[in-house]
Amino acid sequence: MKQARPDRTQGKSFVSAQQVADRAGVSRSAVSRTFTDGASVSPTTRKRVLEAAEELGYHVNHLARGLIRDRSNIVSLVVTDINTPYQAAMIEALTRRLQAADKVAMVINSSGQNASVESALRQTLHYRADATIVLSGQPAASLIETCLNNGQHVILVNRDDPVPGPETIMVTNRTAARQAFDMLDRAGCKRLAVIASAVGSASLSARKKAFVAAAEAAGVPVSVTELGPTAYQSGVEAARLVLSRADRPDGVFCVTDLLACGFLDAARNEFGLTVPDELCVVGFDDIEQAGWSSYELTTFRQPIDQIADHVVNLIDHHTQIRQVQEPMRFQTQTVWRKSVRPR
Amino acid sequence: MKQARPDRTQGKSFVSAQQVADRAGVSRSAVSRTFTDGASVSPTTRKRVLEAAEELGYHVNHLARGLIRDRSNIVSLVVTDINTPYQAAMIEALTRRLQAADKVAMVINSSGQNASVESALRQTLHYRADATIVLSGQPAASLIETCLNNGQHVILVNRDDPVPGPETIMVTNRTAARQAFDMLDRAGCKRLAVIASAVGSASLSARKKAFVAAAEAAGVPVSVTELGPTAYQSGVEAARLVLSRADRPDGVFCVTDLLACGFLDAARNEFGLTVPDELCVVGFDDIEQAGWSSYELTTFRQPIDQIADHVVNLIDHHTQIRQVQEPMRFQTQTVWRKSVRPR
DNA sequence: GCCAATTTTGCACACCTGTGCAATTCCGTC
DNA sequence: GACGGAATTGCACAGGTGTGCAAAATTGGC
Repeated sequence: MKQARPDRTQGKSFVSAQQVADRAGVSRSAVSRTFTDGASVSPTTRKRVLEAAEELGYHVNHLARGLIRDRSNIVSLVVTDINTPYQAAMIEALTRRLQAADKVAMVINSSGQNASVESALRQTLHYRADATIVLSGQPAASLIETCLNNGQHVILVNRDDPVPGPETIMVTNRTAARQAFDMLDRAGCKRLAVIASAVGSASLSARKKAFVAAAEAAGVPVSVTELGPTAYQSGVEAARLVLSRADRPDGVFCVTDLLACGFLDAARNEFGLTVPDELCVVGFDDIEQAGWSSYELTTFRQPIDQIADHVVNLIDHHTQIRQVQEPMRFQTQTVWRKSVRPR
Repeated sequence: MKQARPDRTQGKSFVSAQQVADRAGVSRSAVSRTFTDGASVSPTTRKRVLEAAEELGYHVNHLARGLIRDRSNIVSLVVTDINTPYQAAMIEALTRRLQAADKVAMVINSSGQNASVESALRQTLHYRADATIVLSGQPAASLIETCLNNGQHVILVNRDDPVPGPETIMVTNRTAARQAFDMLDRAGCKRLAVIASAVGSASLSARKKAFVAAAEAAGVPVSVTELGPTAYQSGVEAARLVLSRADRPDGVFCVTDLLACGFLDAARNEFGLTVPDELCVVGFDDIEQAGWSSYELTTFRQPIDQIADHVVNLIDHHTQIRQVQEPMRFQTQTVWRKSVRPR
């Protein structure tokens, strides 16, 4: 059934709708309508067109289609630290759903120099993306403002910019952080510590603050450590710093699982501590590694699937309003494993 | 300096070059040439155009540009298991370099149903991508054939399809696998095992076969275990299976670090074995977790940066030849850590 | 100031598609 | 077979850009 296509070794360009029309003996409009949902074509011509298209290897040029319609069906994902388990999982969930909705994801790596980020983000506008999804705290708010000014539909995930326009999706950071305190408190921890990072986003900052507030309200001493990027190595270094103190903590809340993994490894392998007997650790995100048997980390799961579902829903049903919107908040799910003593 | 743009709340479409031309008092061609590299514009008009563009918030429409030129500056990355450390690192490296080359990455998630993969892969053709980079063994060869038939520039990474057309990039799998045997042999291991997966790609298969061949050539007994996908959990299950045997192996080669992490965890936490004294383990890829202090995995690093560099080079200098091409092979780098006894 | 050589500019066409509108065809009914 | 209504089809325009070509403007030299 599969027919060899006329070879394109001559550098001949792609097949156009006109060529299909000629071959099928119909007008170009008929070809266009055949590939347009809800357009009126008789079954006869539709069949002829499809056959001709198959023989010639025709594919609708989405560049031209996007030019005519207002929507390009491209969605930009702006993300830093792609090779971080949490972000990678987010990209996986989003690309899968976008494809199911006949859209396609354009990934913009916003790590690195701010200048290159800006030029990359401009691609969002260049390609007339249907929406821009910002997954990380990295790109400056001014760049987002640029997108908004150009009528871009911007969706912020786990950010907290009080600018008018973008829709915002968050997680119940404060509730979870308070619960983290409760868990450690009930486990009998007397000296608490929270491990964050130097470049943390608003989301991480909210977790940190809520934990500290809860501890102080309960009169439990708590120390705050923030160094390096939000990465495994930062957790290791934080552990070295914090655990070598005379009054080292016996309960630790790491605002990210990645930090928690580093902290746990250093605590066990460098300080010889046993978890959860001598030290309790709580993480955040529930990345895959948190479930690995070397960690068995008690943590809070971000409902990535729900978030991704909601994001693509937002893209479809979009009404342009430029006012500060109340963020949509998803509840985290507590995942009890073995890094905290059961009550 | 930054000027507020005329508000677009009326749903007004994007700014076009014509509007910029009107405002700058020049022809539309002048605007087009201003934003085209190597075009002839006088400094005076260039300046006027840039000012008008800034004021109006003009952005070249890459859909229209791609329509005129043959190249859309979009590069498709076809990848399964995005939230796997190795693939995520690859995406990070590629997106970074593509952006530096003024291109943009379109990520196509080829996990899941084959039908949806096919429709997603079609996007590559719809958007007239400059090239398609296939990062995983998942999509069927027939889909790649479709891309090739449509004149797509296809680059295969760590695949081994003997079809004419695509350029192929590989890693010295066999050399590394043989070296893995040498490492275990010199460490004094007497009973070897290789852990692969049921859905392995050609690359993984090559590692497995080369290791087995080396072992058999040296007269050392070796068992092969292949179950489940290429994931942590498969490593755990393989360990449960293999280590509960009476003559359990004392030297194991996992064709992937992810498998090795699972194997190590199960070996230590479920069987109480000490590494590397009672068991030596070698992995492949050098994912980030291999360096975490719970694993300290001896492994082979894939030169991801070099591969990514080479890929974008291939995209730029592309001569269309439809013949089977010798794969470009990159050498892995041996990373000695602590999961194998030093000689 | 004049002329030739070079640079710059504008016009018009091309790229490929979607769609409103009017003309045509089709179908069922009398 | 005629006729009314519905479905289908083709025409022509629009969408935003790049670029060859000829006209215009600029530059340099004398």
